[in-house]
This record gives sequence, structure tokens and C-alpha cells, in this order.
Amino acid sequence: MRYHKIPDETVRRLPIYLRGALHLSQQGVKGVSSQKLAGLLGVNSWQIRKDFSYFGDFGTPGVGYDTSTLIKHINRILNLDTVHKVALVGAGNLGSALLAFPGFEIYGFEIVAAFDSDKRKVGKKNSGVTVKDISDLCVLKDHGISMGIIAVPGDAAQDITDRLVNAGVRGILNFSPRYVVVPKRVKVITIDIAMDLARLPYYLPAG
Amino acid sequence: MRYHKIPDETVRRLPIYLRGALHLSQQGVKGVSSQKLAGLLGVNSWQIRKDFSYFGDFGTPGVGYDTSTLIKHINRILNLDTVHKVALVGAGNLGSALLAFPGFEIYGFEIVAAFDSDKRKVGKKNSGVTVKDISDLCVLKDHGISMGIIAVPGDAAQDITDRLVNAGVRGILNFSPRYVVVPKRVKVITIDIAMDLARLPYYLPAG
DNA sequence: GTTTGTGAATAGTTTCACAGCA
DNA sequence: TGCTGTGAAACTATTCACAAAC
Repeated sequence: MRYHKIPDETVRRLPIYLRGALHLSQQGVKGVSSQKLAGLLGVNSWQIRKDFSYFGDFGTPGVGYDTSTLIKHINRILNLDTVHKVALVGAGNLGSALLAFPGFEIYGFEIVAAFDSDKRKVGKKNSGVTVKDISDLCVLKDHGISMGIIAVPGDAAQDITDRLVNAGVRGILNFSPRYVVVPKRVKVITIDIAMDLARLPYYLPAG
Repeated sequence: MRYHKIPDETVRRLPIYLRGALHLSQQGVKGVSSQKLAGLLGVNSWQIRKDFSYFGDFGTPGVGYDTSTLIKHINRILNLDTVHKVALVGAGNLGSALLAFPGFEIYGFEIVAAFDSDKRKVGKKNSGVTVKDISDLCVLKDHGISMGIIAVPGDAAQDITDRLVNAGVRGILNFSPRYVVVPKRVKVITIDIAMDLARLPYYLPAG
């Protein structure tokens, strides 16, 4: 079923499947059924098959999926088959943790630049990246950086967003607790850590 | 429309509305319309009204919503009207950033205990919290701690989850890139930072 | 005139069940 | 026999449009 609009929810799940396939591949597992993959990732097997069906035939009936083929396909669909250079803004506690974060690598992300407005942080090395002043953000264009991570306090978020957009960034991962306005061509994904914790008590039985 | 099952998506959005109401309240704004709130938060006004309608009448036609009433109502619905004590497991880069994170406070969360398996970290103070050995996790019950945050590498995630569940925790915020198995009574919310970044390139126009 | 609250219409997503292939 | 791929059905959520309330 190749000629369909891809549901957003399917796109959201593809990185999960990729993570599972990479995990299995690292362990030397060559093939996997939708059922096995589902068990590993905590989703349903028919959901996996349905999601894959939007893109064509990934697997072999009676056998399952080849892990390396799966990785190749999902990487291509998600545009992850080239290394993506990322700029980080905000070298505070969260920003430093993100610079040291080992999880970006498997998807081909590399944080190649870091910025902060605090003069005391500027010039210092942080996980191998030298922190630059925020006014140097405009140089991003010349370095092939198309994505930015915002790890600044809420009050600064819109200003930093504008600077990133002006610097040519087309995708933003926003860790600040604010809605930020961008032109339609720019995609923002917001992770509001406290907000996710905030809905947890709703699900706890009385207490 | 009081006698309806609440959509999960509505529950997911309630903390957003709460954040907006708190923001306005701090600025001394007493009343707000669904339209104004929507503009502030980047959602639709009818979505807000629809979401609120599941819980009863929050506002006044022709006038709007009273910010402090809104805060009170949402806090009660989300079970946020008491302080929640939280245990953090994993005092590495991410764990330390979470201990120092200022955003939990507005929702009434307090990280009162931290644990790590690394003997070099145990005993040290980290943002005012003394890191304890992981084997001391079982004391949680006696301290009224009902929620846990997992900030450990993937390989350790299931073990830590089991320990938290055994210690009586009923809600878990999981930052590890793994699906973890829990009894049905326990709710897990997973934030996989790299995964969220991983779907960003999909939305970037060719390049 | 303004804004809420909500039934009804639309859109989107998940689940099922099974034909077809290895 | 075992597993994929997918239409169709069931379910869930979003959007609209407007009556009722202030």
C-alpha cells in the first residue's frame, strides 16, 4: 500500500522499531518476526506490520524481517542515512548532560557546536565541544548544521528559537517549557520533562 | 458532559493548560479566554473548551476562565494538589541534571532521594540530595515515595524498574531507551530523548 | 457583543481477520 | 505450518457550528 499518506503516529513509532532492530543486530540476530519485535518493544505485532505496510514490503511471509534490511529501510524513511550535525544552545545542567548523552550516536546525530549567553561558560570545553557565545549562532549556515537543541530557561526560548531559525536551522528539539513560534517550514518537537511527570499522578490509584 | 471516559489525549494536554494558567497567574492575570490561552500555548481554543468540558463547567460564558480556579481544578484532576515525593535512580550526567532541574517544583514534585550503583558517587551530595547505594532502594516505602525516575543506561533499566516496583513505587518516569515490564497497577511514562530527535529529520524538506 | 459548553460531523488510528506467499 | 501485508470494521479524537449564558 505504497500510495498513502503516512500517519504521524506511524512516524512517531518508526524510531522505536529502528531502536529494536539495531539492538537485535548488535546481538548478532539476523532475522525477527513482527511478534518477537513487538514483545521486545512493548507494542502489538499487527501495529508493526500495519506501520511497515505503508512503505512497501519489508519482510518475507513465513519467515519475518531481516534486521539489517529493516535498519536500512527505516533509516532511509526517516532521513537518518546521513550524519546530522546539531547545535546545542544552553550549556547549563541539562545542556551539559545532553552534550555527554551517548544515545544520539546510534541515530547518526553529532552535536558539533554549543552556545551559551553566560560569559563564564564561553570558551570552556564541555564533552569535547567548545562553548561559544550566543551571538556567534549565525555561523551555523557555514557548517552544514540543520538542527538545533534548545536547553535554555523558558524566558529565553523564543529569542533563541528566532536566532536558530535565522541561522538556517530547519528542525528544533525544544526542552524549554514554552511554546515557540516558528515559520511553517521549520519543525519543532518539544520535550517538556516536568509536564510528562505531571500526568503520572493522574494514573496512580488513590494515594 | 460529566459522565464520560476522559480521552488519554486530554489528560496529556491538561499539564499544558496548567502550565499556561500558572504562567498567567504569576504575571497577575486574573482571567483568560480559551482563545488567549490557546494563543499562549499553541493549541486550538475549541480543543481547550472540549477538554475542559469533560470535567464540568470551568468558565463563565461571555467572560472566560478565572486563572486561579483553573489551576485549582486541573491540580485536583491530575492529583497534583499534594506534594509528591520522587526517588531518582542514576546520578550520572542526566540524573544530576534532573536533580538540579527547576521545573518540577511548579507541579509539586520533590526529588527527596537519589540512588546509584557507582560506589564513587554514593555518599556525595548532589543538588542537596545525598546519593545512596542502590541496595538501599527498599527503604522507599517508609518515606511515602510513590514515584520514581529512571536515569540509568538501558541495560540496567529492567533491574531498576523491578527494584522500584518492589519498593512500592506506582509511577515511573523512564529516561532509558528501553521498554520495561511492570505489573498492571504500575504506570510507566517513557521519555526517549534520542528517539524524539530521531523523527525530526523526517520532517525536514530534502537536505 | 463576547465567550462558554457541547452535540454532530469529520478525520484519524487501531484492531481484526484472513488471503496469499514461503 | 508460520508469518506477512492489508482491506474492512471498530474505535478514538479533532473540528465545526451554534444554542445558551453572561
